[in-house]
Amino acid sequence: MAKNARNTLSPDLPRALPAPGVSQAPNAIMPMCAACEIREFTFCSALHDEELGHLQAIVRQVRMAPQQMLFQEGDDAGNVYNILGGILKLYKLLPDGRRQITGFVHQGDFLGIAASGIYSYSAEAVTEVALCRFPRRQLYLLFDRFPKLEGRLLGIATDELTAAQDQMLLLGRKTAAEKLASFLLALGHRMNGDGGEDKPIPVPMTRGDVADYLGLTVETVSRTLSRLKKSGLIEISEAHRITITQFDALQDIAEGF
Amino acid sequence: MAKNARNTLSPDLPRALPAPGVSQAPNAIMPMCAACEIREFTFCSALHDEELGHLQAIVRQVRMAPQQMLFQEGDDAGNVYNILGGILKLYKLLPDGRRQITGFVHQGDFLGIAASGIYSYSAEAVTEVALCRFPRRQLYLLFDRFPKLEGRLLGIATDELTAAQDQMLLLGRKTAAEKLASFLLALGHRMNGDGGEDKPIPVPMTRGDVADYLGLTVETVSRTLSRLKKSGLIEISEAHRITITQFDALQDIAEGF
DNA sequence: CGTGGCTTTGAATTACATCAAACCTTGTGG
DNA sequence: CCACAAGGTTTGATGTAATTCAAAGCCACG
Repeated sequence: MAKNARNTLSPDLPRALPAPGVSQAPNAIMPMCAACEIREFTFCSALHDEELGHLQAIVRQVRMAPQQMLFQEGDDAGNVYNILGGILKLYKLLPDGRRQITGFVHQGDFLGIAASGIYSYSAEAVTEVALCRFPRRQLYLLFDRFPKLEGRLLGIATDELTAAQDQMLLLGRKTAAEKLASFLLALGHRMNGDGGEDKPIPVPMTRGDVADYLGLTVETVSRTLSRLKKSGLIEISEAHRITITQFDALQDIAEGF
Repeated sequence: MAKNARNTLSPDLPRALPAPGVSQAPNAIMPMCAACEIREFTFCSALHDEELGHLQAIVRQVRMAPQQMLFQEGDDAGNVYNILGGILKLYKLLPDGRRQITGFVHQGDFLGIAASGIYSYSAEAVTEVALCRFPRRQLYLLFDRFPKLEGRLLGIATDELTAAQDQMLLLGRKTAAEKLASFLLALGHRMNGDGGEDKPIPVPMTRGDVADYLGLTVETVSRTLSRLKKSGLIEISEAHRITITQFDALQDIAEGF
């Protein structure tokens, strides 16, 4: 009955509207930064309303269908992005196809920062996605004039680094159950905000995606979720809709107690 | 005969000398930034010679013995550091003692950046260590005046993020042999520079440290190294001195071919 | 209504962990 | 200078969590 969430247009999708009456290429719309609902969550909030024109001048909005690639590992890193809505997965591959998803990015997240001029991972849409695209060189030119932009990006990078270290602990030292408990809690927090006990969590990614994020196989993910369900910690009404029914117990598992 | 590298004073240790004739607390020396040999590898190089006084005014040099803690996860993040010499390990713990080492930091590396005002990991000296300590608040005050500092830190954070993603791929998807091959190649590059075939790599950390870095056990690390040795890819003259004898073959393993 | 992809479950296998013990190195004190 | 204690390392035997192989069920879509 319920549709697969991956093919559902996310309700949180378009926030910055195109300027009315301006003809636009269908896939690259100029958004209205001043009206952007998520501005305060992004680096854009480093600029005041009256400075915003400098960002608006270089940004374009793009939309993606599920499974569409935004860029691939090895591509020239020409752009950086803010996610307006939807979810993308970032991943790296080994030559034989083994895949590690290094993160899922959500509304308000920043994406595409690259040490060299080359993306070090691939980015693919999980759901429908809308994002703001900034040409990297043009954005970096603004750093001289608005150093606060750089400061915001440093803050974002620092947060990501902390998250990456948590994920290393998870990948290197947690059991399958601990990994899934951690994942569900983090996803619940991201999708529903804090204190999301008993509110169903949309899980738009496939079991395979979850497996590749947690360093497991599809089967282990499925089995471990079934076991958590049988233990009464979670409910799985549909495969892509999971409810945490014992928040504290799940948290204890996630943290290794 | 040869001493354990862990207890050897690293030959690369002290670079920035204390001002002569100035009395100093034994454990907090004011270094001479202008004479610093590794300045160009650190964020300090964002400032010109004539601006360097602003850094010099807030920096203190500290030294550590092996196994000494620099800070612990959860401590108030009062300082950030540049490594002058020696090696530290950064790690996170689970309540039952399981440990994940998230990185080893070496000469020229930056350390202590924290999203909140709290360190999210612990830092402990592996060898003797010398570092420059900067009070975080005072350093951040300089950002307004010298935004280029922030730019350098962003670059550093970006590089670390890329490394963290590589490590996630390693932890989540590589086999024990692939993990150790990757580790040895990276360590060799760090200790000996590029093209270090046939030059012994000092491995100052214990097998336990390596295990906790790669998400393995001590025994698996030891066994896997023995196997690589028997296959003729590496030589282990002493436990803490390993030579890569077949660089290309090891690289193929490391990358999953 | 049939096809393809995703999910779940079961059975067999395996890479790595755990348990155990010997060995080696380094530092200590007699 | 030697004996020995304490860690660290290596190797062997055994156990197990997670993978692999296999197949059935489910759902969404053409």
